[in-house]
Amino acid sequence: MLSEQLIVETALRMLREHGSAGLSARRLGLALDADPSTLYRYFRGMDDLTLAIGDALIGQALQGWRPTGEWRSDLRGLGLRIHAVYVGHPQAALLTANRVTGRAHELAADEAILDVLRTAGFPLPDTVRIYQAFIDQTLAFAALDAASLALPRESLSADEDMWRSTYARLPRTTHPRIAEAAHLLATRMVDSAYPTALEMLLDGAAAQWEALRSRG
Amino acid sequence: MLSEQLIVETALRMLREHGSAGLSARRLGLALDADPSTLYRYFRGMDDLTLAIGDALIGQALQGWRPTGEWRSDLRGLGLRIHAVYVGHPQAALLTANRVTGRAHELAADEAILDVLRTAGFPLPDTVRIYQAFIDQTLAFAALDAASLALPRESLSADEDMWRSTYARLPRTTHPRIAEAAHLLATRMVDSAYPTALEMLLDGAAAQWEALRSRG
DNA sequence: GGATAAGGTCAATGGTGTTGGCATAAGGCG
DNA sequence: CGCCTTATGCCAACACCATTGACCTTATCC
Repeated sequence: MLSEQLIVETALRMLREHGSAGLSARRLGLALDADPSTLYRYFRGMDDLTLAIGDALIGQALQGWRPTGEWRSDLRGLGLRIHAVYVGHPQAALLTANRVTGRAHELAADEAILDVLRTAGFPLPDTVRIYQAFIDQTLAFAALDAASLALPRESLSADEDMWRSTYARLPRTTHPRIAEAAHLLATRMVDSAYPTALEMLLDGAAAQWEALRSRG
Repeated sequence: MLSEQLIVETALRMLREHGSAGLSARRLGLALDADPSTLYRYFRGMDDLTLAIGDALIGQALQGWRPTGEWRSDLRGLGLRIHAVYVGHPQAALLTANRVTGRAHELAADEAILDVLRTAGFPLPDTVRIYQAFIDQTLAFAALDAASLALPRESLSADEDMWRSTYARLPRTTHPRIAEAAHLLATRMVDSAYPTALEMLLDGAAAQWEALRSRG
C-alpha cells in the first residue's frame, strides 16, 4: 500500500500546499492515513526523507533530457532544467538545494555534466573546475530564487511586505538613494538573474575551449 | 542585565559552537541564565531573533567600510566583505542569508550600494538592475558556501563523507566520468567560486558604463 | 500448516516555540 | 514618604515535534 515513491510524492504535495514548515512526520502520516512511525520503515528519519525529496527533484529535472552533442547548449539546457524544477518546488528546494544526496538521480546528473564536458574535449582538470562552477552557481541561484518564492506563503511575517511597509516609506533625508529608487525596487523583477549569469559562465568556458583549441 | 545586543551575540556564539540546530529558546535561555520566556520581551519570536542575527552580520560586514569613490573597487570590497562575514558565521548565514530583515544595517548596506552606483553616474534603471544582480549573487554564493561549511558539523549524516563513501567507490562501468574524476572531485576546492563570479559581474557593469560614456 | 518476516499501530519519551499570569524592582510624581 | 506605573524576569502550562520499542496483524514461503 505505502511505498517510498508514494511518500515522497505526498511530501512534495504537502510542501507545496502547507509550506516548508508544514511537513512533519505527524502531518505526513495523517495525509497518508498511516501512523507517523510507519514512515520509519521506509526512511531512517526525516533527514533521510529530505534527501529522497531532493533526489526526486533532480530526477524530475533530468527526465527526458538527451545530450545533443553541442556542449554549450547541453549545459545550458541542464542548468535551466534544474533551476526551473527547483523554482517550481520552492519549499522543497529550500530544504534540499544545499544537500548532497548521493542517490541515483544526483549521480546521474553529475555523470551527465561531466560527460558533456569530457566529450567536448575538455581536459580533466578543466572539466572538474567548470563542473563545480556550473553546478554551484545553478544550485546557489536556485536556492535563492526558491527562497523568495517560498517565504511569503510560509510565514505571515512576509518579507514581501517589507518592501512596501519599510523600504517605500523611508524618508529622503536619511536614505536618499533608496527613496529615489523605491518605485523601481518595489516592482522588483520576478525574473531570476540566473539565465544571465549562466550565459556569462558559458562564455568563460567557451573562451577556455578556444584557447585549448588554438594551442592544439 | 539582558539586552538585545547581548542576546544576539550569545545566539551567534551558540550557533558557532552547537550548530544551526543547537539554537533554541530553551538553550539560549540556559546560556544567558534566564528563562526562555524572557526572550519574548526583546523579540516577537524566534523568527524575529533570526532577523536580528542577520542584521548583525550585515552590520559587522559594513563596520569600518568607507567608499573610495572608485565604484568598481567599492562594489568589490562590499561584496567580498559581506561574503566573508557570512562564510565566517556559516550556521548563522544559513538561517539568514535569504531573508529580508528591513532593519537598520540592511538598509544602510542597500543605501551604500545604490549610492556607489548613482555617484558613479549610472542612470536609475541601470543602478537598480546592477544592484539586484550584485546583491543576489553575493547572497546566493554566501548561502551556498556557508551551507557546505555548516552542514558537516551540524549533522552526523555528514554530506562530506558522501564524496569518499559513495562517489569515490562508483564502478567505472556505470559511472565512467565520475570514476575518472573521482580523485579530483575528492579534493574539491575549499575556495569559493564567488570572487571569480563577482569579477565577471563587475566586467558586465563596466562594459555598460563605457557604453553610456561613449554616448555622452 | 506452521514458521518467518514485513508492514502497520499504540503509547511513551524528551525535545521544541509560545503564552498568560504572577512576582519583583525601578523610577516618576503627588 | 507613599503610591502607581512600567519594565523585566520567572513559573507553569499548552500544543506541537521526531523518534523509539513493544505489540499485533497479515501474507508468504517451505
